[in-house]
Amino acid sequence: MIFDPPRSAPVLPIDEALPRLAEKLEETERVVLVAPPGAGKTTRVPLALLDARWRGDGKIVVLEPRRLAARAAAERMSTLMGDKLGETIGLKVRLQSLSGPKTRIEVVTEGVFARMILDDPSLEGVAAVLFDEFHERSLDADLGLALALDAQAALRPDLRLLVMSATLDGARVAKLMRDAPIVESQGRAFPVETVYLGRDPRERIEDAAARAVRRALAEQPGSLLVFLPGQGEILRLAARLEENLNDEAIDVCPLYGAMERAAQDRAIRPAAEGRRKIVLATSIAETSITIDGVRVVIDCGLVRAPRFEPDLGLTRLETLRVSRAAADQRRGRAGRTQPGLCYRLWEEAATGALPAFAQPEILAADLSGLLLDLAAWGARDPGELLWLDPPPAPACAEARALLQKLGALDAMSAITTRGKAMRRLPLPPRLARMALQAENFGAGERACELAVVLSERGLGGDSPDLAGRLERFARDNAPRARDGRRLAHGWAHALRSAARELDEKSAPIALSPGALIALAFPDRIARARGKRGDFLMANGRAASLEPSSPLAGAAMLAVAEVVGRAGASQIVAAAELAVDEFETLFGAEIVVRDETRFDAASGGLRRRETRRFGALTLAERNLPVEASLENAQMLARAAAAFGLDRLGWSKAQGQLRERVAFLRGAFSSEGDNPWPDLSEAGLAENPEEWLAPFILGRQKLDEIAAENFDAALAALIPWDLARRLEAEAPTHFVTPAGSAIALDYGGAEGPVLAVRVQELYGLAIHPSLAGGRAPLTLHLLSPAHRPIQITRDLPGFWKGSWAAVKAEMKGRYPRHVWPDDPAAAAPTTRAKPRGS
DNA sequence: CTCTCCCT
Repeated sequence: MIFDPPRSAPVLPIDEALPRLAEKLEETERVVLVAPPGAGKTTRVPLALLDARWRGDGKIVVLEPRRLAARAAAERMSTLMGDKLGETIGLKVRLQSLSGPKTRIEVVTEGVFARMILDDPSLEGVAAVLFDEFHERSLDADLGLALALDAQAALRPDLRLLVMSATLDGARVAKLMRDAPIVESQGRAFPVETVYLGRDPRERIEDAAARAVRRALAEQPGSLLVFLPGQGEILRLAARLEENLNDEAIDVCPLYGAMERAAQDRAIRPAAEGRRKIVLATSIAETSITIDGVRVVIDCGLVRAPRFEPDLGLTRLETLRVSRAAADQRRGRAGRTQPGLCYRLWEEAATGALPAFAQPEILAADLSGLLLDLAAWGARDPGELLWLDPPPAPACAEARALLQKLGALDAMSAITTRGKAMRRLPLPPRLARMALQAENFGAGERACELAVVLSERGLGGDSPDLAGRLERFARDNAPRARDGRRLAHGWAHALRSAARELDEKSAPIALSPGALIALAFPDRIARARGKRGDFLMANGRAASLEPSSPLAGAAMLAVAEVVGRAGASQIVAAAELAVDEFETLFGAEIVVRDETRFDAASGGLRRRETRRFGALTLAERNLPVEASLENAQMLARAAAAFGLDRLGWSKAQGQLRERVAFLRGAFSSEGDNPWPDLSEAGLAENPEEWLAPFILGRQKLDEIAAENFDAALAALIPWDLARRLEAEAPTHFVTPAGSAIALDYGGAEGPVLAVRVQELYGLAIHPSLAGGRAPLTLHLLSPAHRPIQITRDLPGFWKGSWAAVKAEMKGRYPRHVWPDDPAAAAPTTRAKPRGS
C-alpha cells in the first residue's frame, strides 16, 4: 500500500510521481529521482516508501546536507504521521539524537551517515538510504554514495539506494549507479520576473548593490533579500544603507554563518507589521532557509568559495562568479509564497558564460579526512571506489603525505593504530592528532576547547590571537559558546578512550595554546624576521601580522590559519610559542648541521653550525675550520673554480709546467705518453687529487703559496720523469762556448733559444729536444742582441744565408770574429782584443 | 575582493 497523505496535507507535484517511484524500487535496488524545488520530495518520498515490501522491518535513512534541513524535514514528517519526533521519525545530527524502538525513518546529516556506514559497512537494520539534495555535491554526500555503492555490491545486494536531485543532470548519477532508472517529477513555484541591471566591473559591489536596493525600494513593495559574497561586503553595505535610509520604516538585517543563532532567527523572521525588511545574506540563504514576505531578490552574482592548494597544504578563499544553478536558486527565493522579482547585477548576455553548476566540493577540498576514512574502509586508493568526480590526484598526494607525517598511515598507505585512534574523534586529522598528543601530555580537555575555537568561526571573537580567543570563549555565555563548550566536552570524552587504547602516555606537562597549535600545524611554526610583524614559517612561506598587533612582537608563533596569496599571506589565527616549549616538544626534530663551505666573498673556507627546523634557522655560529682532507678538497675545488693560474705560482713553477706541456705535446702521437697535463684546464679537472693533499690546513685561496705547488708538482712528476725532464726539456741550453742560456718554452712555436750567433760557432748539427723529436727554434742575435735570423735548420743557415749575414756583421762589428766556415770555427763570446 | 558554507 502506498502512503496516503492525511487530509490536512496539500497535494504536492511529487504525489503524482510516487507510484512510479515505488514501482521502480520494487524492481531494482538503485533509482534516481529528479524533482525541482517545491515538488515536496523531502517529506513525501520517505513516507511513501514505508509500506514497501522490500523494507521488511528495516529503517529508511534520509540524508540531508544541513542540520537545519534535517531537523525541519524530521519535524514535518512527524507532524504528518501524527506522532512525536523520536517515535516513528528519528533524527540524528551533531549534538542531537532522537530515535526509539518504533523508529522507521531516520533523518541524518550526510556527515553522520558517512560515520554510520564506516562503522558498520553492512548497514545492519537499514533497508534504504535516500540521498536528498544530492545536487549540492558535498564531500560527505559523494563519500557516502561511493561507500554505499561499494557496500551494496559486496555485502548488501538488497539495500535500496535512492538519489534525489533538483537539477536535470540526473543522467550522470544514473550512469554511475550502474544504469539506474530515472524518475522525474514536476516542481512548483510562483513566477519570478528577472531584471538585469549590469555592473561596472570597476565599481565596488556594495555601491552597485546599494543602488539596486534604492531602486527596488522605490519600485516594489515587500521585503528584499540581497545576496553578497561575504561578511565584509554585508557589513559595509549595512552601514551604508543605515546612513541613507534613517527615516524610513525599514530594518536592515545581516545574515551569515558566523552570527549567533538568535540574530540569524531575527533575520529570517517576517517583517513586523507596517515595516519592510532588507536581508543581506551570503549563500547561506540560498537553500534550507525560507524568509517569509520576500518579494524581491537582488543577486550580485558572486560567491566566495574555499579552494585547497595542495602545494601549500592550506585552504584559501576565492571570490567566483555564481553558477547558473545557484543564480536560479537565488532567484527562486523571491517566488516561494507569491510572484516576485529578481534584480541581477550582470548583463543578460553574460548569463550564458556562467558555469552551469558550482564545482563539487571533492574537486577543491582538503582530502586528508576523506583519505583517512577510505583507509579505514580498506581502500588505500580512491580509485577502488566509484565516484561521480574522482578526488584529484594532487590533493590525494598531499593528503596522503600529511597523514603519513601525522603517523595515521604507514608507508604503504594502510591505516595505523594511531590512525584508527584519530578516527574515533570527530575532528579533521591535524586536530585529531593534536588532541591525542595533548591527551598524552595531560592537556586533552584544553586541546578540545582549542579545536572548537579553530573549527567554529567567530567563537571568542576574531582577533588573530588564539590565546585571547580561547579565554573569551571560556567566559562567553552566548548559546553558541555554550554549545561549543558542550561539544569540546564530548570530544574530550571520546579522546580519553581513544588515547587509552593507543597507550602512548608521556610525562604530563603544561601546554600553552601556542604549543597545542604547533602540535597540529608543525609546518606553520614561525619565527620573527626583518620588520615587526614579518614571520617565516617552517614550510618556507612568509606570513605577516599587523605591526600593531600584540602578537607581532613574539619571537616565535604557532600559526593555525593564514589568508591571502602566497606572496602576501596574512596571519588570521596564531598564538605565541615560547622558545623553551618549542625546544621541549620539537627538540628531536631540530636538525643541527655543522657545515663548512667556501665563501666567495672572503675567498676562504667558513665553518658554521646551524640549528634548523624545516626552513627555520634557529641559531648559527662560526667555528674554526678543521684541517681535514675533505676541507682541503673543498678549497682545492674552489681554487680551480677561481682560476688556478691566478694563484701564487713561482716563475720557475710556471716554466716547469711549460716544459712538461712541451714534452706532452712532443710525445702526443706516441701510444704511451707519460707526461701529465699541467695546463690550467687540465689541472682544474682533478684538484682534489693533486692539490688537496698539499694544502691541508690552508683556509684561504691567498694562503696557497709556491711551496704548496712545489710539493704538488713533485708528486705529479715523480723522480724518473723528473730526470727525463732534465734531459729532454732542460731549463738551459749550454752553447759550444760553454754558457748556459735559458730556454723559453712559453711560445706557440715551441722552445726557443735566443743566442748570439757567435756562441754557436762549431755547431754543425741543429740542436733539438725531446730525444731529437723537436728542433729548437733558434733566434740568432748580433753581438748587440739585435735579431739577425730565425731558423730551425742551423747547418742550412751556415751554408746558405750566412755569407750575406757575415758580410753585414763584419761591416758593423769589425772587431768580432766572422769566420767563413762557422760550423768548424771555435765559438766565442768576446770581440778580438784591440790591436791584434 | 582583508573570512564562504557545512559537517562527524
